[in-house]
Amino acid sequence: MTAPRLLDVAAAAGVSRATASRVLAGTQRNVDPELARRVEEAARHLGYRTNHSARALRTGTTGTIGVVVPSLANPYFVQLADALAQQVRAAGGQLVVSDAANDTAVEAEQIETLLGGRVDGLLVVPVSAGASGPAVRAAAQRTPVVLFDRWATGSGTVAVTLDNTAAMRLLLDHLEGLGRHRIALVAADQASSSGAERLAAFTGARGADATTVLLPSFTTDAGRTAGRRIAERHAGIDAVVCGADVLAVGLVSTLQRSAIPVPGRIAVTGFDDTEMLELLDPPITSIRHPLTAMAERALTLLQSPARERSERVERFAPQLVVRSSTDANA
Amino acid sequence: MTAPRLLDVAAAAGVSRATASRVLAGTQRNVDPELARRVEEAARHLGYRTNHSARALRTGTTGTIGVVVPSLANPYFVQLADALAQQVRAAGGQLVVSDAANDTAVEAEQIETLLGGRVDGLLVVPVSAGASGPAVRAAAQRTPVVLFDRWATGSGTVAVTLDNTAAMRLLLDHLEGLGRHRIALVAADQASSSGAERLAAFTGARGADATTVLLPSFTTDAGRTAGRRIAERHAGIDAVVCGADVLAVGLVSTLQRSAIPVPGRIAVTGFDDTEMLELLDPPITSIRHPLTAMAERALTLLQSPARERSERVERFAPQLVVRSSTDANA
DNA sequence: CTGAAAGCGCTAACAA
DNA sequence: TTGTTAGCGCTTTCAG
Repeated sequence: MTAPRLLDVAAAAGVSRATASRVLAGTQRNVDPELARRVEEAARHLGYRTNHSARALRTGTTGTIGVVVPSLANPYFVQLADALAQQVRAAGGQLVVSDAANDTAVEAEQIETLLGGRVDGLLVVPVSAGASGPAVRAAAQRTPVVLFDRWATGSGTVAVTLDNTAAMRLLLDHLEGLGRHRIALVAADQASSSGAERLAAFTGARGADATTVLLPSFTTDAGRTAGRRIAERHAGIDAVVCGADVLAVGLVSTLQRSAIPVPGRIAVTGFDDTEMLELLDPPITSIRHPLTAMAERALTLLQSPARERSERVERFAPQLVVRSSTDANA
Repeated sequence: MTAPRLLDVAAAAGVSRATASRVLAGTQRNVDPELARRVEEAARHLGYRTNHSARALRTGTTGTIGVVVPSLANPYFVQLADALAQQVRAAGGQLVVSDAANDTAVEAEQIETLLGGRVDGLLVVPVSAGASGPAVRAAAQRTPVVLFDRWATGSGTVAVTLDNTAAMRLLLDHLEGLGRHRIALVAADQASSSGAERLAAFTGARGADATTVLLPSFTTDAGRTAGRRIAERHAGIDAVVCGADVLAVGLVSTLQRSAIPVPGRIAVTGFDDTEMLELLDPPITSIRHPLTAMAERALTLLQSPARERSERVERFAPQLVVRSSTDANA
């Protein structure tokens, strides 16, 4: 029942631990093919697995990347984690995902846990643009850290994000092109860089007195609240831009129950292009993040020398995905 | 930039490594409070983090539990992983989640990776009742393994699952109580124990010639296919039981686009009670798994002596959650 | 109550 | 090309 060690494999193959290691770790070519065969055979026969802790301790590397996301309850972050996992696995590594429960204290704790040689690098989608900074900065002194999808001030490291301003432009141009000019924004979570940037981009384009409904969090419930508020107080609105898909889902459902047709009377757009959008009736127009390219870039930065991770924001171009929630015939 | 070690802390506090360890690992009470204070102060001052690999190598334990789920694209498994993570964290541990991409080969690979001292125990939601067995059995010889939510034959270990037969009873009784008697089942993934059990329970209750639509996988797309098939070929049906929420979502959306009112003409039920159900119009009646209790039980079994994990299936009672998709007024 | 020393399983100099 | 050996950072007997 006790797990076989490298020593057992070496003994079974009649070689030294060093040779067995060279074969099994694939670290050196210079091994007699016959011996290599015997080692591999012995390993298979004994059901040998390299002890991960021992290897990590010896080599100082774990083959594992960690990512801390604000909340897995938001399907967008599940998609994001998946894109990352894909990339990491393709490079022969492993991704471990932590959930910060939308709380900077939990976030700091999760980052702490991942430190201490558990990971070779850390990706963080910071909960807050302000409050997440210190924990990230502290981590960045111990291990390579790259921010993903959101930035945080004082983080001391680079962020790979979406160009939210360009995304907002895409949405507004699209809606205006359909003749919708009385546009409201439903925004949430101003504490996050994405929430703040989307709001800023909207008021920047439409003027500071444009209609905005501000909500605390990126949840469907918040979307419903927004729906109620718009149905009651903003009769003149003919389009609503939501700062996240989950908001749009709650909003559309509430509008429809209030007998306000979408897109008939109000066109609605989401943000993040999560998969669920296609299933709704109507499917919702949204913004797609180039997650694969962003993941690739983030992982490259993680492996680059520290000086290439100086604090700054890299922005990727968004893509508009048009669906029925902004159909023209209305 | 090089991380501080226990030795550095000990030196800074003016004690031996042993004492510093006793304080920081919290493993022994018998340390002079003054020395303990000095050690903690030094650790904080230096930003010391225990090296996880070294501790794991020395103690033979990692504080980490692994779980392999069939696919995180299915929101039910995200919820399930979350319930598990909650429990594990409450016990001071960490959960790492792996995605098997609905493929037994990937599943076996993921299980392999987690072996080799990476985890103290392994939870598996097996992709297939037949094909997943061998990989699980092999793993169970190396580390404690408990199956979760699904079982696999020849696994050699215990499974903590839902009582799918009771769940089907609940659904059918509910629908029949509403006067719906021409009930069809939309089932998927017969290779999984849950898929197979739900189908068997349905035909057991309604007869082998009851209407069933069988699909390959638990996806919304499959649900849409089912919707089309029912709209075209099964005019007499007045209720549809879906073997998973994702199926119900696709089904309802397709029925509605075919101008078949839900629940007006066809009542629909889901299975798994994922959060998205409340957002749809109409919200969908479903079966709730007692995930917290199941998670608790699974973790207890993981820590029990091996003989308590003998191959068998433990079943937990389901709960019916009624929503508008099975409203009576129709 | 504290310290000295051994050793978890592995890899990588270094020597042969 | 192969083996010997040291040691990664930590915890834990065992003495004191």
